[in-house]
Amino acid sequence: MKTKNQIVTEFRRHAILDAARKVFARKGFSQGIVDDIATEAGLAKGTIYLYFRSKKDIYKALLHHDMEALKANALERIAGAVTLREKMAAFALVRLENAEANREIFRIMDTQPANLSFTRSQYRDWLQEPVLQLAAAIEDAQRRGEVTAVPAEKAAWAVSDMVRGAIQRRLLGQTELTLDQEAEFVVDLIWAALRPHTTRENA
Amino acid sequence: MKTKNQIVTEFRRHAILDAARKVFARKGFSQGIVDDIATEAGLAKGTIYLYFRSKKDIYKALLHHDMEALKANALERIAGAVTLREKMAAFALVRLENAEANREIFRIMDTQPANLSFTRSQYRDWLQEPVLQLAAAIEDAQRRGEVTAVPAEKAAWAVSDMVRGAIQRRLLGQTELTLDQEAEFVVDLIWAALRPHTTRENA
DNA sequence: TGGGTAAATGACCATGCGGTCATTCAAGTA
DNA sequence: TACTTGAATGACCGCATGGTCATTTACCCA
Repeated sequence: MKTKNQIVTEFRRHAILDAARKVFARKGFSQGIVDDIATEAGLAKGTIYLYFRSKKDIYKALLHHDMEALKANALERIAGAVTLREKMAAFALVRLENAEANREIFRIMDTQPANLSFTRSQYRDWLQEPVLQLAAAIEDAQRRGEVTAVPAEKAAWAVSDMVRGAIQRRLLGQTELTLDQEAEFVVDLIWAALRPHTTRENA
Repeated sequence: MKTKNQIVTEFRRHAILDAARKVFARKGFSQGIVDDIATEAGLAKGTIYLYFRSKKDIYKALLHHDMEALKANALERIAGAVTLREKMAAFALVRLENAEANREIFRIMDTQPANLSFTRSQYRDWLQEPVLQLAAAIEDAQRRGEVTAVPAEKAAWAVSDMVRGAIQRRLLGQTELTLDQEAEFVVDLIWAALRPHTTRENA
């Protein structure tokens, strides 16, 4: 069982991460000041260092925490869908929804210099698994002859790329479309590309 | 005619931008130190400030310069292509080539916090024009009935997104494909999506 | 060649910020 | 209520770095 200490520690760490999320999302890593995080969390700066070794540490913990959550969410939703088309829609939607609900995190990810080294690979990690899951689903469908035999993984990444673009344009400002419409467009497009060319103008 | 002064000034500014490009690409904006830029350029720090007001100024000038060049390049190549398919291929290729030739700049763009405010909008600017040009070409083709009537601008952005993804995966490391193959995949995919569904299993 | 001007230099300053630690505070206990 | 313990605090330190400016260097012209 957890000691009281552990509970308090967990609570503090959580509070600090919440504060850090806001600050980093607003200012990025370099400009996101530890003092600000402390203030945001209602703590003194010294306290922060009782729970994290360093600023970088906070950052790592934050990203790890949030990405794991997002990844799990995505995998689950995709697995829950049945047909390939539904899986693709689930993939697109879950990412759009997460982006909407966690603008802060997405802004961080868009914001973070690659040379803190850990970011990129982490980002890839969390993104990669759902994409590969989708790729596997595409391969299945190909085996069943439901879709054409394009490289499955590349196709899955294409979906991912389009969704990412949609998210970015959304975060950037104006767009009138609902999330569903956004996802629908992507799925329609990729689906049109993958459907077998029964297309033969013969008799 | 240019005075000697102007020529020297131009030369120095160029040298400084070249140095800054390397430094920023390596370290990002915050960690890219003016002293490093000076050293890289073979100048003393003070000299830098004879040619630029501030570090931020250097950054702005650098991005502006390089993006204008890339944009002009892209627009030209697209305009030079004839058919829609060729235009799309040109769009994809020119970006892939530029990414390859200017890894530094692309790394900067991927690296730079959004909240220096100028970046994002500049990035959008340089990207937007070629994309809109492509969208216009799609609309033309639609008018001629060559492709289906999906929203042209969104389709153009989809191409852009896929290319961007390909570039990123390239920069990130392993990929065996040539640039042409990379472009081909994207074009094939979007083309398959846009081709009219002559698809009717009728006689 | 000498003198005058502009360019280049780099030591120096001011600021901002990550991280520390002596001190304070508060909760639990007897 | 008095004492103990460890959590919380924030003043402080040191360093990194953007920007300045008095001094030096290089160039040009008479």
